[in-house]
Amino acid sequence: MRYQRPKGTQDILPEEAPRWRFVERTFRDICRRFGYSEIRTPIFEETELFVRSVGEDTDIVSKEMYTFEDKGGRSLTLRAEGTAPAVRAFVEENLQGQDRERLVKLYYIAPIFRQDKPQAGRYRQHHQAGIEAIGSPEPAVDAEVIDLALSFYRALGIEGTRLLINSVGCPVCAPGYVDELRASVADSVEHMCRDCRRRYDTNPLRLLDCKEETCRRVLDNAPTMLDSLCGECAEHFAGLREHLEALDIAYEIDTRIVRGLDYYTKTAFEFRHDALGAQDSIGGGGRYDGLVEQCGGPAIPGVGLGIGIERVLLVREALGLADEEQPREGSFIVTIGDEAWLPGYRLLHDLRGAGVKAEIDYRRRSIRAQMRYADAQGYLNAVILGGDEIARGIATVRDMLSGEQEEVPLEALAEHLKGDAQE
RNA sequence: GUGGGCGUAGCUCAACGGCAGAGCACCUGACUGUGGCUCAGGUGGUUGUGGGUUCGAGUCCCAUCGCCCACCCCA
Repeated sequence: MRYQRPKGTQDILPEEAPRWRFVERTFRDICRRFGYSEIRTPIFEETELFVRSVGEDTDIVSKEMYTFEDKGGRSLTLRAEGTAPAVRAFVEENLQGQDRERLVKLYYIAPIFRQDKPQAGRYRQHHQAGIEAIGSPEPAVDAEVIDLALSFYRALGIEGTRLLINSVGCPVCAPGYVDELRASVADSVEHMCRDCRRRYDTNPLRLLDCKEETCRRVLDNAPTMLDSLCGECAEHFAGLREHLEALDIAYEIDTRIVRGLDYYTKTAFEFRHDALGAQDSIGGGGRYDGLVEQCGGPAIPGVGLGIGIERVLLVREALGLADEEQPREGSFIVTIGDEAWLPGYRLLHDLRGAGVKAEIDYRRRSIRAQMRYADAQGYLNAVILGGDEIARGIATVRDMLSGEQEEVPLEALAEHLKGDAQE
């Protein structure tokens, strides 16, 4: 019986892992610069956490969660989203401490599981690099979160990222807007697509997202959330724009940006890149001022962001961005003949003990094959041990870049090769 | 979840219903103790899987799995 990986998952092979490490390392470095600390939460949570925070009527909760029951009869769900677990931990572990206005800044790199139909750039297990800034209502923090994302993209060499922003209001103004939206569409709803007729009842904000020509025409004349914001939300949105502009961050206002998670309030934003196909969102997030309280914590605001690592890698590939060059390093021990084998094997052990990357050919093939392998594997030196060398107590060290060779006494080798790496 | 396209060597791809091939990669040798360049030779396949039609199926039909594209949704 042959087995396949589950649909929509991928193996990250040795050849690709360096690209992942590069992206992860870059993200950690940016987070460090911005003062965010890492948090790692379990890969599964109580199902209720996602249901109540993300929202029962969202696609994520209603049809995409990997939910199972454990032997104790508890309903658990594989991490469907990054924010809720971080907020849960924030509340449960009281990360804020006594200072109720302290800003807590967290980041994570974690797998996310959604049982959606796979296509290019969409997987059932994908990975998000995310941040959460919990504790401040200031729009300057929203702008910082956006700035961090753009800094990250830039550090990866990704040009051409578009930033779309919107405000989805708050519990004060959003319900009024929903009523307004319903009212403006009411007369035309029977001419709209089937999805929209359903959305009209269940989640009218999603009407704004519809791409059907007839639906769009109806929505063109509909009021926008931005026109219906309450004073506080309007002020916050203006503050966001002001701070983005202070940083020279270009943005487009797109009143159709809604985000598929119910906890968002005020700011909603998304990063897109034209190098991708239909799945062109490479990151997104927004403010969630009611979520912490809803998760059993104090009534404090928060804002966060999630970036899809797979999508970022796809953009880098589409833009033809080269992989990081791996510098040559280490020593490959080339043994010739039986008398060199055990001394070579011992040398291998000693070099590793001295911190030098080293390998040997267990197949004991020809010197030619060993040299070819050493070259292909990116070794900086070939340490050649044959009858001559053994008799004289030395090794021939060949620099694989220059081709220059020198003879080094065996006992001095580890010291000699230590710290050797390509400039 | 709906609709369409595609699954052949490690990779990229050929093969009218009639002997499963090429390039790259890999291995060996030319170079008897030295990688890259060149040349010669070689290994490598249950044609995704299971059925069916046929004298004969990589090719046609059905099913199934996976990937890709679009919708939807999202990262």
